[in-house]
Amino acid sequence: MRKFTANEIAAAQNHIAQTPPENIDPRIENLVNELIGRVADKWTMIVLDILAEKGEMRFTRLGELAGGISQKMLTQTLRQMERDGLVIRTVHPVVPPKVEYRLTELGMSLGAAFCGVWIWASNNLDRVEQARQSFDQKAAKS
Amino acid sequence: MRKFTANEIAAAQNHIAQTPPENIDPRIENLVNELIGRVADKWTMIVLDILAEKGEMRFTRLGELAGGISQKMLTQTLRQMERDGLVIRTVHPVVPPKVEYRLTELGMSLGAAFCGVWIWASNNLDRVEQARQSFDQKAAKS
DNA sequence: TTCTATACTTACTTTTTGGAAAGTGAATAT
DNA sequence: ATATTCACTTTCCAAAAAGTAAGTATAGAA
Repeated sequence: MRKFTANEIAAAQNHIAQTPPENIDPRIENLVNELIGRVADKWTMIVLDILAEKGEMRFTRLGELAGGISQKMLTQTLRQMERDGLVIRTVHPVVPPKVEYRLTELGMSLGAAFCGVWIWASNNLDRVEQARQSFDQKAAKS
Repeated sequence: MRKFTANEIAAAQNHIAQTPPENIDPRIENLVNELIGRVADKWTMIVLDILAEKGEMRFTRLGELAGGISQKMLTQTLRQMERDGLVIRTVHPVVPPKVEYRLTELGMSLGAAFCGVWIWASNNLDRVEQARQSFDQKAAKS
C-alpha cells in the first residue's frame, strides 16, 4: 500500500487542499532543498573548506587534514563533489598513483557562500554552549 | 607551498610527528566542526528558513511547510534548536494545546549566515544539474 | 457518550550510515 | 623475491538515524 506523507494526511484530515507556502515554484523549492541536503553534509563542508584554503591537494593529505575521515567516506564525498561539479579530479598516470583534487569555480563560490556559516559558528560557539547549559539545567530540574 | 615527492612524504611521516595544518587552536576547529555538523542538518536548515521568513508559527503548520517531516523528527529538530538557543518555544496553556515557535536573535543571525547558501543553491541549481548529467554520461561510457 | 483537536511521547521496526579491515595493481626500491 | 607506495574498492558488520503506529491529556462540541 502506498505511503502518505504527514502533509497528505494532515490535508486529508482537514478536508482541504493544502495551500502552497509561497507562490514560487515548489519544484524549485524541492530542488533547492535537495541540493542543500546534499551539500550541507559534514564532510562535504570540511573538504570544501580545506580545498578552499589550501588549494590543490592529494587524496591522502586531504584525509589527514580532514581529521578522522575514513578512506571510504573520503572517496565517497569527493566523488559526489566531483559529480556535482564542485571539484576537479586530476589523475597523473604514474606509479604509485597520484591524484589531485581542486575546487572548480562553482566549488569556490559555494565555499564563499559557506563562509558566512563558518564565521557565524566561530563567533557564536560560546553563545550556543551557554544556551545548552542553561537548557540542560532547566531540564534537570523537572 | 612547496610540494614533496611521495618518498619524501613517506619518510617524513615515519619519523616525525605530524605538524598541524594551521597554527590556530585545534580545539576551536573541532568545536566549529561539531557545531557545523549539528547545525548543517537538513531539517534544521529548513525549519530555520521557514521561521526566518514566516515568523512565529505553530507545530503542525511548521510540519506542513517543512514537507515530509515526521512528527518525531520535527519535535527532535525543534528541541535541538531550542537547546542550542536558536528558537524560543512558547506554550499557551489551553486545550487543545497551542505551542508557538520563533527564532531567537541567535537563530536569526544563523538564518542570515545561511542566506548565502540558499542564494547559491537557487542560483546554481542548473549548473549542478548539468554537471551531474555530464558526469553520469562519462561514467556510463566506461 | 463519543469525537475532535493539538502537540506531543513511546515502542518498535526498518533503513541508512559509516567504520574497519582486507584486497588490488603496477612500478620501484631493497 | 619481497616490500612499499598511493588511491582506491569491496565486504562485512555494528550503530545510528529515521519512519510508523499507537497512545496521552483535556476541554468543548455534537
